[in-house]
Amino acid sequence: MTIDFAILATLTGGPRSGYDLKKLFTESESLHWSGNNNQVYRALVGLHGAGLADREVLQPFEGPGKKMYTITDKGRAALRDWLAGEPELPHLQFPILAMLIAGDLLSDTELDELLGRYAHELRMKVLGLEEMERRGSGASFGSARQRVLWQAINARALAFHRSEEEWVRNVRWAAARTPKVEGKE
Amino acid sequence: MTIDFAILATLTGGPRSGYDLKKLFTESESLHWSGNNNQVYRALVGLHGAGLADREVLQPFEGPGKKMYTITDKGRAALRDWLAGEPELPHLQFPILAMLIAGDLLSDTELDELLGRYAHELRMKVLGLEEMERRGSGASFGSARQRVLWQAINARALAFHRSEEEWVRNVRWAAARTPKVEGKE
DNA sequence: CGCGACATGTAAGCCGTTACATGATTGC
DNA sequence: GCAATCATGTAACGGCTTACATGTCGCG
Repeated sequence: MTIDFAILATLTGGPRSGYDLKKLFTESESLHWSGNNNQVYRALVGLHGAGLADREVLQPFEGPGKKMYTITDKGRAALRDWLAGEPELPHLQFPILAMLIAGDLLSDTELDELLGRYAHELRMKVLGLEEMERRGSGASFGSARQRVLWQAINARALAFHRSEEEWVRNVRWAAARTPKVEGKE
Repeated sequence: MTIDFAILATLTGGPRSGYDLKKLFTESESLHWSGNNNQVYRALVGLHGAGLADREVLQPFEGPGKKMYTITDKGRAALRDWLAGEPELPHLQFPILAMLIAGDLLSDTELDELLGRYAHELRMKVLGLEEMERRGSGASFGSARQRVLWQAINARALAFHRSEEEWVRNVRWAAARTPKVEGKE
């Protein structure tokens, strides 16, 4: 997936500046891009060049003005095409699984500590996501149905991390039941 | 995460060729790399250069020989350091969520069809993963505990896709309950 | 004899990240 | 006056993917 469609999709909710978009992608766990402004600004130049987004410059006295981007009809058409195609399956990466491949390098205690550290990081993440959910960053534009969709989007990351927590619990339990060194349980 | 550690981790299970590693990463859903040999062969050159892996060339009469890589003590030490550090949280990307941002571009029927196509792709994926599980590609080296870990690794992708299926069902239900156009339920 | 699996590599390019660079506005 | 947030950009790098390129081996 390119960031281009994610930007166009956001622009359907109204005009946005590069900064707005960057913030959205940085803060939304479910939308995943890291603190990356470069990509957003570059993409906006591209979208504008391709006629998919209009740019309106709010010129102050001097210096580079704030730029608001609006989706064009051509952009909407491109989006529609994208939405009419096959939706991509999620892309996943679980570095912890690569670590577990080498599990035999670790003693029972070391393995449990590794999984414990992982569980702790997950806990921190979940707490952060719950806090965000409580503050309700629910973008409330569009139809009632759209607000339902936003809720589903924002809820996805939290649900995922909770399921990952459960997975870790199960692995720790299973590993403890089958220790590498007998009698050290 | 670099692919380097994933390779080193795999090498703890015994010598492997570049092809073996490529196959593992291609086939294992949980380990995520696509059909990418370039990266594996490049990484192996790097690991060998850094003294983290030994290379043994099985020279045939002529042409490029098959190369088996073995992890060195230095490589094991590097792996250990990695395992002693903070495990990375999973990286996620849900293109479908970016699509849903632009949900208001679609009619109730179109939205449901989009989610239906997504559900169908997920179903296919789950069936494939279940088939793989049945054929039990469980690499059975190492301790009994290690086999438990392999099971956990292989099960992760399947569990995830099933939870994604459930998420789609919920979203479809919620969207149907809050139609964009009243009376079209 | 052809096909699929085995086996190793190269070239080019995109996508994304980190770090760097600058400046205005707002609130404490 | 200082810090945080708003706001836009550039440079360099690394990782990953796609496509290309070549050749062997075993099986039906």
